[in-house]
Amino acid sequence: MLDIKVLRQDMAGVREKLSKRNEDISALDHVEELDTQRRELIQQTEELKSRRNTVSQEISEMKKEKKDASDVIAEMKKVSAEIKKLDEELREIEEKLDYALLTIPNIPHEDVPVGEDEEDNVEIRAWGEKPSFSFEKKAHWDLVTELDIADFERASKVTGSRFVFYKGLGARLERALINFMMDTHQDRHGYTEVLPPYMVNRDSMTGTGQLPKFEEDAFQIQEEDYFLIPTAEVPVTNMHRDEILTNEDLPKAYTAYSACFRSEAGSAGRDTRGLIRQHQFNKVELVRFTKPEDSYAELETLTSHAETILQELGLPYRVLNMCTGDLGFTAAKKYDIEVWLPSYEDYKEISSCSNFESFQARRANIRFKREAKSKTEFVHTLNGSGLAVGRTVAAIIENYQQEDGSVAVPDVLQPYMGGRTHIGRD
RNA sequence: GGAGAGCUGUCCGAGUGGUCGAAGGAGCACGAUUGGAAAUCGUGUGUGCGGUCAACGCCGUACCGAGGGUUCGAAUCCCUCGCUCUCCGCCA
Repeated sequence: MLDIKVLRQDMAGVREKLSKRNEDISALDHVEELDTQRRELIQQTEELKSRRNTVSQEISEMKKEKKDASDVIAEMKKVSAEIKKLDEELREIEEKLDYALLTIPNIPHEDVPVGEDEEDNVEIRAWGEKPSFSFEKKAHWDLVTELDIADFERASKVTGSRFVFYKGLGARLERALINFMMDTHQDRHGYTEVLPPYMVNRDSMTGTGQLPKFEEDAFQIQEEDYFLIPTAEVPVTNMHRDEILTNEDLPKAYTAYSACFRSEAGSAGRDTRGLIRQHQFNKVELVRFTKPEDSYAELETLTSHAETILQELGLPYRVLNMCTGDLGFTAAKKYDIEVWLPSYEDYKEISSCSNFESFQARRANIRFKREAKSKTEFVHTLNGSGLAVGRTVAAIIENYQQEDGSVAVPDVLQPYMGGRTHIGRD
């Protein structure tokens, strides 16, 4: 959510910046008028309330002195009715204004390259050697089926399409990766481990920006008005919703493993094979709460933490600075990390690291005070995948495949795999 | 799922219709005292919104779990919901 005061002061400037995004910003059109109406109504209603408070006091005095107050009471009755009417109007205006503000995307940071779509994202760096195979390489969906470490058919029988059973060393690999990632972030990168709820309420989804615009992307528990989390970002960021943190609290850094649930509405036909796009997948998430002046340095730090995992696993990747057209709704700046997938002969997103500045903090009302008597300020929030586990499995399977159909286990994972060096070799 | 109790400021806790943003205490901050500290004393100590100001600030308004209602006036009375605790049931 943007600051209404900024919109008041520089509507044209904000409109200019937002127009470079690939987002609907028509809500901007109504903001000025609604804001003006709102302030006029507030002044009217507060003036009446002030009067009512004064006169109510006088009525109290009169009653004590046994004077007749019926005339004044009758008059106040009208005033109260008027207040009620104006308050109702105000409530409607504020509802519209809030909705408009909640549907306006974040302002891109000045470092963000201007561009239309994913073609215009800018590669910042690339790491690692892409493997070359002296044999015919296979896609991970064929390898996992041949190795009998994942079962897509039975998952679609039991649930539906875009679900999977991991089996045997496949399940073990998934679990090993989760543990390796969590251990690394907690022990080496200084994050506090959190295991969050997998369902959240509507306020939480609104706080991080999934709602109100993207309700169709989420799975909903209708009876409770709960949502299955699309990422641990939602519960973890909302942990501090409606809180005022102290100077010493910041920065806060959490890492959380969770299953993630996405309806993938609008993605029909994309990545239909394999582990790349599932309705349920595992992810290790990094979340940071920082002071405004630190957030861009912390974005670099957070991104490097995600990169560490890929480097330790020996998976080639590149880092992209996402352009204005591909930034998404909530981010002010975003790096995507893409891992090399031999079957795609291309890089595929495996992590997305964003600085939201105060966009989420304003929605979720997460503030801090520099000193006891300082004014409250909004914190900056950041998050990134560290990493998407299913896609990491796919990348390992494909990049580490051997001529005999087995898959080598990266060195750092072997302790987590009971010392095994290969999947598919006895 | 059933029955009961509760939800007040950073914390504890008083307050059952008007003078209550809210007693009292603790904590915290600043000041006094001290060689220094403890103790003591004094002062201060929430948030949002609107207006005003160059600014410190000032004025108004709202907030006692959330939302509605009654009333000239609600922390206080009524209704709905949420959460916490206790007991019963069920359950991993």
